[in-house]
Amino acid sequence: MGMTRVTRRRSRHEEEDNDTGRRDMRKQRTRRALLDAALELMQGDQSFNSISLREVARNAGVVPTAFYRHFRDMDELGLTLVEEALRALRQMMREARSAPLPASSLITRSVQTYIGYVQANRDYFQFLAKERFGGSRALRNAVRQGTALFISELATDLARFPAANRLSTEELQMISSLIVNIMISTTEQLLDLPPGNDAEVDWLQDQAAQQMRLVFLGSMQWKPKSERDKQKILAQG
Amino acid sequence: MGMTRVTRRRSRHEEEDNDTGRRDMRKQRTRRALLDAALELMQGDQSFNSISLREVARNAGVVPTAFYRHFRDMDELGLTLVEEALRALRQMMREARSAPLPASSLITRSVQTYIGYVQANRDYFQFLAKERFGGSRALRNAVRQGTALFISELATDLARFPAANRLSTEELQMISSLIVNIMISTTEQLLDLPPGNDAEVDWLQDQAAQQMRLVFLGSMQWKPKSERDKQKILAQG
DNA sequence: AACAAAAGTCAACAACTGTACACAAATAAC
DNA sequence: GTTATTTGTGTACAGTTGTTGACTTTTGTT
Repeated sequence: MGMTRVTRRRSRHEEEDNDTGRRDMRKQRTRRALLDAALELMQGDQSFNSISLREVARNAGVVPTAFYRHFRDMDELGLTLVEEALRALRQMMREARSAPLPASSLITRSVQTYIGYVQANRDYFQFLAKERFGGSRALRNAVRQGTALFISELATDLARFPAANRLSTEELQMISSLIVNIMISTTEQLLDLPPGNDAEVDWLQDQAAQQMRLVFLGSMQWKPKSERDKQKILAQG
Repeated sequence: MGMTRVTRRRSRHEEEDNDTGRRDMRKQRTRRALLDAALELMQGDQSFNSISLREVARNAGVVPTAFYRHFRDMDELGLTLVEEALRALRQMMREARSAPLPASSLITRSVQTYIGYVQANRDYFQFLAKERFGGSRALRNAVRQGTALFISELATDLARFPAANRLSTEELQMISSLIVNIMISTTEQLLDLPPGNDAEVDWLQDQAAQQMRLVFLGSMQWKPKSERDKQKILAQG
């Protein structure tokens, strides 16, 4: 026993953290390879539940049975992908929030950065767009829950504008869901474009910005439910 | 030769049209069975390209090889389904257009009838929603082309309102695409609901109507590009 | 150095897939 | 009534799928 203690190497907890075990590194590497392989396979015409476990493994340069060392089945891999995609999206929003707001052309700039982000993470968004309605109930719920959260966050952001004081929480929610609709639709159209078509992208950008401006104008004119009720009471009295 | 002419039965063109040959009837019947089988299979978690030819045949109560008597392959069946679904949708719009417009609560009523129509043709819309982004490029294009046409028709409808005179064709197009967005999003949420949930359906109806009202308000306030240009010119002069 | 665990490979299986071909029955054409 | 065409059946085949279990090799632990 004493001998073994002398010759034994430092255990994981004793050494500095930066040394990620060579084993874990390897594992993480092929895990990533599997995820990326699935994403890549979905760039074509296939939907998630039409790609096979073997296909993924093959595309990741690994034997089919190795798949099980990382995921129980394809559903688990799918959920991981949804999680990753939504996490990335939330991070983008956080960054956008912390950035200095250019109050002048706020809408145009926001749309611009969002579209840039979609283009930079094309494969993730492609996956999300497809599974938003195509996938199993589990995946679908995950995506839907994510966008619901997205809408709520946008609503609290909107609530910070002084002009939004007149509006109730429900009305803000309804407006931000409308805005998210515009973003989703724009994303889908964007993803259907061949990757280098800048002219069409500019057009999409313009279209989205215009639609949001229109929503903004509508919001300013909106008669909150409370005021309408007040009018009713006056009319009756 | 003379003999044959005496005994031969009336050819197809000589007799009245209502007598559909018993063979054609049979053929149309199993053809329909195949289409319906595919639609039914997609009610679950499956997407179109994850259901197999054999599955469809089995579900239609027919042997796999009989499939080929009606469709070259699954893609052809899929295109047929898209065609049927879009045709049904266009017909609904035509009917809605010819019906007397209740100018009072136009938006609420329109949303109501549309939602009723979706509920009545649940399987078709489920199919459309899934293939709108999930399917092969061919199916996707067919669906997208259909909705584009839908948007254009709505735009010409909107142009009939006197208040739309100020707006250019492009602006009308942009507005109607926004409205169609709302309809699509509402449809998707509706399809994700269990079929008997009336309370949630009412909520969806309200939400959609509110969003359209907001778009309407925004449109009234919209400064057409032409007017904005005029202002620019005045400022420069 | 000895041992345990983990990550990946290999071979095998039963089930399912799309499609080809020869055939049976029904129906239309003459 | 005879003949052709059409619609659907049965069998077969080669390829792919998900999953098991026993194996090698690399790595961490004592």
